[in-house]
Amino acid sequence: MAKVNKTRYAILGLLNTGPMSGYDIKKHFEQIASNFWSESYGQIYPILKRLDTDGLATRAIEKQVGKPDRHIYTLTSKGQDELMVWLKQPVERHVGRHEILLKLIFGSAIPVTENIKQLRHFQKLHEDELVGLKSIQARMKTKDKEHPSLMYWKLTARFGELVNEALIKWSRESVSVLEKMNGK
Amino acid sequence: MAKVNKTRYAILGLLNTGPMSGYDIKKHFEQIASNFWSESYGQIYPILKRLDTDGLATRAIEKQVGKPDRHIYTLTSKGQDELMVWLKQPVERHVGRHEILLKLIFGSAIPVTENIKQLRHFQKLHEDELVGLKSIQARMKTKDKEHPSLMYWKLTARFGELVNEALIKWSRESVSVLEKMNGK
DNA sequence: TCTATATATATCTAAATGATATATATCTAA
DNA sequence: TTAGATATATATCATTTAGATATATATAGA
Repeated sequence: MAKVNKTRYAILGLLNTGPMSGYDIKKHFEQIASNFWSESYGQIYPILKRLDTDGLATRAIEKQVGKPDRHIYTLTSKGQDELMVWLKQPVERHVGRHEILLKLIFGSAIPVTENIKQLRHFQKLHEDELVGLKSIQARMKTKDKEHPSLMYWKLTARFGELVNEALIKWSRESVSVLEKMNGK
Repeated sequence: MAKVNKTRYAILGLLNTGPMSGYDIKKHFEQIASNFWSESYGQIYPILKRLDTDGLATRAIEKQVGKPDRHIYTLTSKGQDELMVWLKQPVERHVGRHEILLKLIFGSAIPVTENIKQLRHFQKLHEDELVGLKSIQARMKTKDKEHPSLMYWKLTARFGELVNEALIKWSRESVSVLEKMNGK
């Protein structure tokens, strides 16, 4: 399939929850999707302009004192329609680029102990990630208790939980395999 | 940390296993790393030229009849050194962009049944992936039995196995949660 | 007082993705 | 048999994504 600008839809999706600025959009993604999505200003600002000229959103300027003006974007019904079409489109297979595996597959070029070190570090990263997720899940049970999308938010957190658990398990297994190989 | 060209190291890693052409490099990645890495010619060919001018690889041209010449690249010891330095560098946290989660987090904009459909499709994708992995693992036990990197290859396959199992489990769970929500 | 953080828009480079161009050969199914 | 798909091989191009930096002001904390 042709190349699809996912950021465009990510932005439409957020605007569908209410009017906001590019800055707000970045903030929101950091809060609700930091474990599975990231957006950069380098994409957000040009796309917002594009949405305006394409009639998918309208722009209003909110003056502020001492701070730059806020450009508030509001989704139009045309924008809403485009979002819904995309939401229903089936996702495609996607190969994540896992740097740890790239290093490991060339692992025989360095001592086994170096690969073990690498794996332990990887394990730590995902243990930390899991801790972060638990606090997100805790916040959902209190602060976001009434949010209409709560159910969906929970599913995304559960995704992170299961994947990180799998990665931690894999790290442990791999370390033990390599230690055995190293005659330990 | 600054932006790092990972393809560059992916290529160094492959060249370390023996001299080859850009075409070979693509083929090799499809064979040994299709479940966790992908490379495009758009990156491979310019980088190979770069490796030559930087003294990390040397180029030899192999004439062929009826087919284009093969440009065979051979890693230099300088290239080997750079590879090993990178292999020992700890990996960084990386947020994979999971489109299924992006769609799901905005899921309340469409009927629950549409989200269920989406999840079932996602589950199927990963069930298929798991089947593909099994056959890779089978090949390792026969054809690649003597390969010096076999142990590392097995670890990458096991990674795919555990992650895909987690994703399938998550899909099932999520479908059942949404079906309950839908009063079914 | 200096530093870090927050507010806000904007741009730039570099890297990754996916498609296409070019040219020949072979294999396969209608 | 012939049209279409696949394989060999290099190469480039347009988009998309990532990450850093520029600019300017305000505030909170060490």
